[in-house]
Amino acid sequence: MPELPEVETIARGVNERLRGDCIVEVWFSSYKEPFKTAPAKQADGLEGLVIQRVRRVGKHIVCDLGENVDGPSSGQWIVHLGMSGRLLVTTPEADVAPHTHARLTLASGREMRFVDPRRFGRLEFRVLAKSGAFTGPGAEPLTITADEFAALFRGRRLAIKAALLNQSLLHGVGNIYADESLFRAGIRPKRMAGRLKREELDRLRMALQQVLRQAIEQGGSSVSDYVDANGVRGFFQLEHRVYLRGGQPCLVCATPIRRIVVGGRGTHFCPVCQH
DNA sequence: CATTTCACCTGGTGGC
DNA sequence: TGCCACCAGGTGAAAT
Repeated sequence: MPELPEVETIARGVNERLRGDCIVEVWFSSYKEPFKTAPAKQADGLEGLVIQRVRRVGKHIVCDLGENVDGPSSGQWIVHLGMSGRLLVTTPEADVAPHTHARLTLASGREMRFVDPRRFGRLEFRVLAKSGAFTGPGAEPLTITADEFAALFRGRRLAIKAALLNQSLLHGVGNIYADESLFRAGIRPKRMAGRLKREELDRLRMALQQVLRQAIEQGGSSVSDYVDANGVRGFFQLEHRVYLRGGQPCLVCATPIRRIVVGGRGTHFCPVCQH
């Protein structure tokens, strides 16, 4: 479910509700998939620490942890939601959804739960002294400069859509916002990244930042089942102009939106508005 | 090295 | 109703 705007919305929600709370007990499911760090190690690391801040890095939710809210951090809990992951703040009495893989009991009496039917998500505990702070694989789309953005694609022979999805270049962009930003910039998804003119790359960066900011304002896109930390759906899906609109008329020129596959992902574009 | 393809999972939808 | 093919917000390993 989650790309940058959805992850940002969830991280903000969890931060607002759980900043300063202490993790007193941790439960993990017996599935092995979600654990980048062994469950027992994660539980050892997490129990007793205070949540200082919850923030987004790329598509990762990073919880900074320490002895006190304001003191130095000693560890980080890093949640990647994969395709179907949810991170929820609940009461302990709330029904436990199927595919719940983690439950963190907090001193305030609430719980943070990780639910992930497809099990593509990942949970990791980092000891700061050992691994250093998590910075993510690539550049941040919302703060990257025009020069840095242009440099990412120089000499690259892959499709611009595939390049946008490459997290080690830019992190946080996924299938929805790649298609939506390319439409808004008027660029075809299969264009070779390294052949785009500087003016086109400038347009793409502006379109991408605008669409991401607007999506964050609207709480992200709920295509099927995405909800934020409070269980509330986003509504940026109402603003989608091409994503999952194959065969439907372009909202600008009424030409049917085309669906193709680029880099193994469903890709949607207008053959008239995009060049 | 850069790029492409596919496996990893469950669940929903639509055709027959 | 059942069965099947296909699709879905992502990534990383393997192949090219």
